Amino acid sequence: MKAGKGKKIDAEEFDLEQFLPYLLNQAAEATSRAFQEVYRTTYGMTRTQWRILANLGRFGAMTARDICRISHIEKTKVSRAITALEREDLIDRRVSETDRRAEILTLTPRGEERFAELGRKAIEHDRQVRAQLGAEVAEQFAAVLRTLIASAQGRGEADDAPD
Amino acid sequence: MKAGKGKKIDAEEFDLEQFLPYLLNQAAEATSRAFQEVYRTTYGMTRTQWRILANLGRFGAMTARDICRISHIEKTKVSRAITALEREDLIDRRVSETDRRAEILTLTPRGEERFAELGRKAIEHDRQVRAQLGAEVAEQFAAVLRTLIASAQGRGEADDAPD
DNA sequence: GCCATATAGTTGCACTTGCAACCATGTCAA
DNA sequence: TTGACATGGTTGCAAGTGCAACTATATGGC
Repeated sequence: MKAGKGKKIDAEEFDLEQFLPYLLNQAAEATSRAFQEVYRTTYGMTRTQWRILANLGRFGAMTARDICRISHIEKTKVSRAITALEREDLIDRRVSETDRRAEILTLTPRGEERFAELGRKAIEHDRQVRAQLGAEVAEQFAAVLRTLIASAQGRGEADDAPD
Repeated sequence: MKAGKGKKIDAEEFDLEQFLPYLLNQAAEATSRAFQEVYRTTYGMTRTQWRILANLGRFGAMTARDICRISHIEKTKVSRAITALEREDLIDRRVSETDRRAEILTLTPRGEERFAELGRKAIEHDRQVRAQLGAEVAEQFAAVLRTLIASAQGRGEADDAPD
């Protein structure tokens, strides 16, 4: 059999379907897909746009930079999503008076409305997932996820989830 | 306060950081990031390419269609990844004799070598993640992930994880 | 004030992606 | 056999994306 510098890998040893990163990705994608339908097909929004809307709805006015820090999304992605959200009249931007480089973002009434709409559906979606797992399991599960996120952030990068 | 057709959402009720899909995405991304470095910066491979390599290494010769079915990756993505892998002389394709539409894919010696190399590192990476969680927690965690994946697949779509 | 350096945000570019449309082959039924 | 439909795989196109380079403003030392 062929061997490079290392030993050949055993098929039993290498079980792709057991790999946590692999499972994690599949699960994340599967779970997001469902909800993506809501904002995507109903409103033509991207994940980034939805996330920004959610952050502004949840935490109130803030700058693009704040959003980057909080949600670990690339700043160019944020910039373009903001442009799109503004074009749709969902957010307002006004130059900060204390720092004229920065722009304060707020939801417009229309933005509030959409946030309320999507937020309710997000809560509902989350409830369904939790219900499926059972409350206790869901909580443990969430705890593990937080562990993984925290440890990665501690180690170095953190960052974004794709669309 | 502004209200659309639905009630306004309570900031406490809408806690983005508690949402399972959100946590799941962050965790998945964080966990993959680390390993992505290996195949990406060392070999310039994409996630799809690595996954195809892994599947061929694990299960042996198969068609692009099989890979789609097994790993739930979009067929165009598979098609292009295969083209790239072939250009790098990592896989061979030959037309199936029983169905001349299909192409049987196999790893070249060079492909085997790279699979061995990356496979070893993947196992190592998985071990680290599991070690961090503890064996028992890791197993329960994996079980939950499988539940989520299965339920999504049953419900309708399944599909892919992004790069 | 003036310069060097840092930061908020945008833009150009090259690349990846998903979708629909497409080509070639296979299948099944009359 | 032939025609209608299904299937494996590729390609054109219109997004979305990351990165590096850029503009404009801010800040701190001199």
